Order: sequence, then structure tokens, then C-alpha cells
Amino acid sequence: MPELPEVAAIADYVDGRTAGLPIRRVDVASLAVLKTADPPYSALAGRIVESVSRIGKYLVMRTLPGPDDDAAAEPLVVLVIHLSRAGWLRWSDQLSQTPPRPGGKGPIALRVHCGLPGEGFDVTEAGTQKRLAVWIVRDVGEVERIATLGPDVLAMGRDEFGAILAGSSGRIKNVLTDQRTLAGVGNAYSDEILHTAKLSPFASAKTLDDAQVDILYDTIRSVLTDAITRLEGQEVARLKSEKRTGLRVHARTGLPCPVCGDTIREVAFTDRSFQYCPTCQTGGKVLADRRMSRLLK
DNA sequence: CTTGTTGTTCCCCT
DNA sequence: AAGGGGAACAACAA
Repeated sequence: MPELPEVAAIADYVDGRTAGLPIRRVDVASLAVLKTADPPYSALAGRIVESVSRIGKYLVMRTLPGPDDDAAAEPLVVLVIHLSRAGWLRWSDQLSQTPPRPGGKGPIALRVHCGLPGEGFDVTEAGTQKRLAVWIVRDVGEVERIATLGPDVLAMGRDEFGAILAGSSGRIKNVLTDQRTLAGVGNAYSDEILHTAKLSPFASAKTLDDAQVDILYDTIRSVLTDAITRLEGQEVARLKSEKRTGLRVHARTGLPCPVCGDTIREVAFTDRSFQYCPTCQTGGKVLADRRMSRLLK
């Protein structure tokens, strides 16, 4: 669920409260989310947070040796978090000092005691399929899916974007959300971008003309930077609802399009769905549902 | 008996 | 008009 703007806002928030300060302890309640064992998570305790940032939709906390570490300490240990679909981060000024129960059925997977004394955050996973993932590495390149990430969608130039589209045989919706092609955009913001750019999600990426690519490139930047502007500086607990209020088509099936008033429609697949406005995006055409379509005949 | 994988065919969409 | 890409279905494996 969290995409580039939310991850950027979370990184900004946590960076502001932890940079230069120590990590006192890390509690792991779910071994399943921890994808690495070397260095061990206990190695983070006593280290200093150098910075918190994002790479694509990954949250990246870099740590340096603390005052009590000797010369043999790792020069850099990086905590990488991918929130995936149902993962989230909860910052607390009074973090519980009781470690979350390992294997417990609560949503807390990881607790990091960092920032000012008593502060820190929990990383939670609320979904049924546990896709939250955490890595502790010496270099972010050790995380396979970061190493294979496409260019960051906000760092990418217009010509680079044009070349990516020209080289992609698939549909624009899939090209925008494939992290190996382009890093940072997920289902929600791709719905928003395509709606603003007035493109069908099923449009072929490589057959867009130059004018359409120009519009799409500018729209990606404006949609994402608008969202970042709204979210930055907000408390983490407010980000979800704040994100939602900015959406114009995504998750608004049945509601009127804020641009033309037509009814927002949905195309549902087995395991996901997207929303679009027929008048703005498909020449008024209502697209077929892809889920169980044959059983309905 | 259930669950996962693979290949085939059909359909939607631009 | 061709081709991408999902879904259903069957066959088979574990």
C-alpha cells in the first residue's frame, strides 16, 4: 500500500527524530519477516543512526558504529524495510519497553528502540499474506530486489523515460508499476497518474506518441510531488488518511469523477483491481471485469 | 484429499 | 490486426 510519497514521508519523519541518535535495542517478534541473518539484528544495538531515506519503495536506515564500539565494528550496517501491501510503521514517543511476544498473533513484527530515550517505532504487518520484509545488510545492493530496481521515477529524465516506454511491449499500467522497470510507483498512484494523463491503463507503452509521453512524464512528476508536499512533515499516523483524501480515482469505485462527473469504474483481477474514469480515459467505454468473467456467461 | 505447477486455449483490449 | 497478458481448465506432481 505505501508507495513513493508515503515512504518518503515516513523516511523524512523518522530521519528527523533519529539521525545522530543511538539505536538502543531491536526486538524481533516475527522471524519470518527478517530475510537476513548476517549481520545479526543484535548488531544494530549501540550504533548511531546516520540517516533514514528511501530507495524506490524501500525504507533505508543507515547506521554507524557507536561510542562503545571498537575498531572491529562494522563501518556500515543498514536496516532495510519493505512495507509491501499491509505493512506499516508506528512511531511512538513512549515505546513499550516490553518486547513484543515472538510468534504472537499481534501485528508487530519488529520493534526498534531509537531516537530520544523512550522513543522508537514498531513495524507492523496486518495482512493475511505476510509480505512485509526486513533485511539487515552491509550494503543495500545485497538486497536482490533493490539491486534489480529500475531508475527512480523522480530522478529519471524525460529521454530516459521515453526510451523505457519505447522498449516496453506491455501495457502502460504494468510498465509504470513494475519496479524492475521504474522504481517507486504502485497501484494507487499509477491509477492517479493515468487518470490525470487521460490514458487507458491498457494502452500500449511503446505506441504512445511524443506528445503523450511528454504529458505522462510531467503528470508522473506533478502527481507524486503534489502528494509528497501534502504528506511531508505529517505525523506517520496521519499519512494513510492524508493519502486517501488526495486520491481522485483510486479506491473510488462508484463515486463521481472529480474532473467530469462520470462514475468511476473498476477492473478486477483475481488478486487485485484498478479504478479508472471511462469518460476521461477510455473514450467512454466501460471495461469488462476480468474476474470469473466466464462463469457469468 | 489438498495444494501447487505447467501447458493450452480463450478472451479482452489497444 | 497482431500481440500482450490474465483467467479457466485440465493434467499431473508432491
